[in-house]
Amino acid sequence: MSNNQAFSLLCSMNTEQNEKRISLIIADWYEQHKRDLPWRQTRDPYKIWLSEIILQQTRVDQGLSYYLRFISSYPDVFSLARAGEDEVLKLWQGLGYYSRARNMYKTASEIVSVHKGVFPGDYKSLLRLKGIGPYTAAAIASFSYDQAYPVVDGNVIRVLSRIFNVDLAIYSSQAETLFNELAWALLDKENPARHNQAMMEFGALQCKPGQPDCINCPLRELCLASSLGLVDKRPVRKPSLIRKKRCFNYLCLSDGRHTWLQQRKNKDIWQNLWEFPLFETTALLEWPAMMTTLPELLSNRSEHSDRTELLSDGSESADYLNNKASLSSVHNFNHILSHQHIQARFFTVLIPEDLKTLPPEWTKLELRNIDKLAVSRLTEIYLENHLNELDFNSNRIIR
DNA sequence: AAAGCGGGGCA
DNA sequence: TGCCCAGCTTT
Repeated sequence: MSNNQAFSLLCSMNTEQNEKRISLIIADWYEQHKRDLPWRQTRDPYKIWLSEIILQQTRVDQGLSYYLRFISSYPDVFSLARAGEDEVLKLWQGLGYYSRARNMYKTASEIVSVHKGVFPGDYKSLLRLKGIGPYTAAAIASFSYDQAYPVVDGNVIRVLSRIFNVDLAIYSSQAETLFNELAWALLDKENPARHNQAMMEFGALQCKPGQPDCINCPLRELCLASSLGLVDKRPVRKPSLIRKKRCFNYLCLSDGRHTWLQQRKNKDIWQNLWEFPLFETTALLEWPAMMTTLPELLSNRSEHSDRTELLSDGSESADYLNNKASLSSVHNFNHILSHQHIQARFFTVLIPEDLKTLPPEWTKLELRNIDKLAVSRLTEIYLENHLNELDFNSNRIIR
């Protein structure tokens, strides 16, 4: 059995009979084993959509509390659209893949302004919305509108690749085509909603990635990979990508009552989230180097008049800061993303209240309002442990 | 077609 | 540690 002979095999066997058998077995299994999840209690396309966006590349266990909070804060698409992107990002904080939140907000606005608050009922129209791809469009179309489209997500791919022993590397375009064909072949067009839920639940609970429960599997005898002893070789993954190493040096300033933050605007991780002024370097900086780099940083910013007169000379500003500012603490963190390894160093620096030479793009913020802004998990962890060091009163000065 | 995009749980 | 998760967008 090689490559995409799986589909031809499926067709050459007693085809329709077999397809129906498989999906019926999975549907039966589903009725016995399904979890009670809140988005299964509704057909409201808004709630279905919200749950699907949250669950993209995210485990149910991780997304569940976010779903409940979002539904509670924004019970309908109008309330979500009325919120600002900043507010949505704040509620999304910690969930990752923040483009989902930005796209979700954009789509909510569009649903209200273009579609009068009603989600489109057909697959093609759903597909045109930001953040909705083939999977999510099929999910909404089937769960909310009973349209016969099969969902093809990580769970379904795993289930199909094992039943039909597909040895194509998943996420190749060939494999994508094959998995779509197989998913269409199995689809129960009489009950696409239950079928899709069943396929995913079966993948999540029975046909698991790590230790699939083949002993008790109702498809044991129909499963090609199981018959061939290849379950643990399916699906065939692509080689994992290399993690890029980056060094982030953060300058955490405080005058006792305020701090200064920037919003990330580049096409990079954490777009539109807030963070302390950042120096990215090839190796982490020590404090003296960080200090001497500051004037460079300050002079590189725009030629703002009220600053250049005070900072006409770089070394002068270094001295200025050196005299006025005091390093309070240094904290290091390793932060792992799926595609990056970030070494982060936070310099906590206390400055006098009358320091007026900071770059204008550093937004001054009262310390007590710092939890109003959306920050990365990395910055959140720093704040959880060391926010108190930004306060003069609860602080000892090291230097 | 391939790269880029988070964070957490688990063996 | 490496793998993988109810994927999509951009290049």
